Amino acid sequence: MTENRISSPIPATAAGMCQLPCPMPDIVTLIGGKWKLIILQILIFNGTQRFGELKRQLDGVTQTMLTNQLRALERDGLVTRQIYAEVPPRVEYSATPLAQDLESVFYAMRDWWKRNQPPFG
Amino acid sequence: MTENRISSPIPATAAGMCQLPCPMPDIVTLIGGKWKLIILQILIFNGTQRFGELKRQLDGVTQTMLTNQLRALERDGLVTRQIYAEVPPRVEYSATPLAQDLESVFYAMRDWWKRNQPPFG
DNA sequence: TCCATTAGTATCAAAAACGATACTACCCCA
DNA sequence: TGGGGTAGTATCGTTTTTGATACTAATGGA
Repeated sequence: MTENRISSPIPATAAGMCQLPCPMPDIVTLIGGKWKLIILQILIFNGTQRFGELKRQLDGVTQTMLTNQLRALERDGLVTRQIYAEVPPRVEYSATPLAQDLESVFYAMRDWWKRNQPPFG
Repeated sequence: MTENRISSPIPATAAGMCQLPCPMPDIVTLIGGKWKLIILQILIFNGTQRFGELKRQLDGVTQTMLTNQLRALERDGLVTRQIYAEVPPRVEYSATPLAQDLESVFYAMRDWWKRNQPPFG
């Protein structure tokens, strides 16, 4: 089994001495960027997806970019990659428990959006 | 008073047809990037700050960068800018109610971090 | 007179993010 | 024989983000 806990080499952040909720720089490193949150949301709420399936839902992402982002997410323990020895090739991506645990963050964002975005609340 | 509600011109996102929590591309546009979440966290949890005060807490940000990010946040209704006609000049930045309302997102992130990051949980 | 202070702006450079295109391998199928 | 389908990689170029540096205005104080 893979070790899905966060192991940051740099504990202290710029806001280390005050009572702020959490080390944002570390979090931004993990899930920041244009695609990661979108990818994670799909994997968490729509379940396992294969590469092309994911790409079709991403609207504008290039193959290279999607590969890069998935590799980074895999490296950070947020996504697993399952290769099937088939032809044509089949690779499936899933959210790890660590990523699944981000569910409440997405719900908090959804609630914020619903409260403040009248046309779609 | 300013209108602090989100007014996105593009309602539909790539994941419009499924039951995903919220339109991540729009949210990433608002609070994505290297600095915005860090700035917002400070303003929300530590209160109003003047420019230099903020800069000192940011660790590595340049003056230009901080100005840009604050301008963007102001434009999107997440931050207000209060200028005092003094010498030397004094400008104070505050989180708007719209930004304050993001509090639960930060708490969700903190909880996630605490659950999954043993050395600091 | 000159320096310190604060919050900038303007400009240029570097780095990172992002995108387009072309290429591979494999097997099936017509 | 040649195309389709999948999941890539490799390369290059562009665009965006980020950083470094120098500059401004205004006033008080040494």
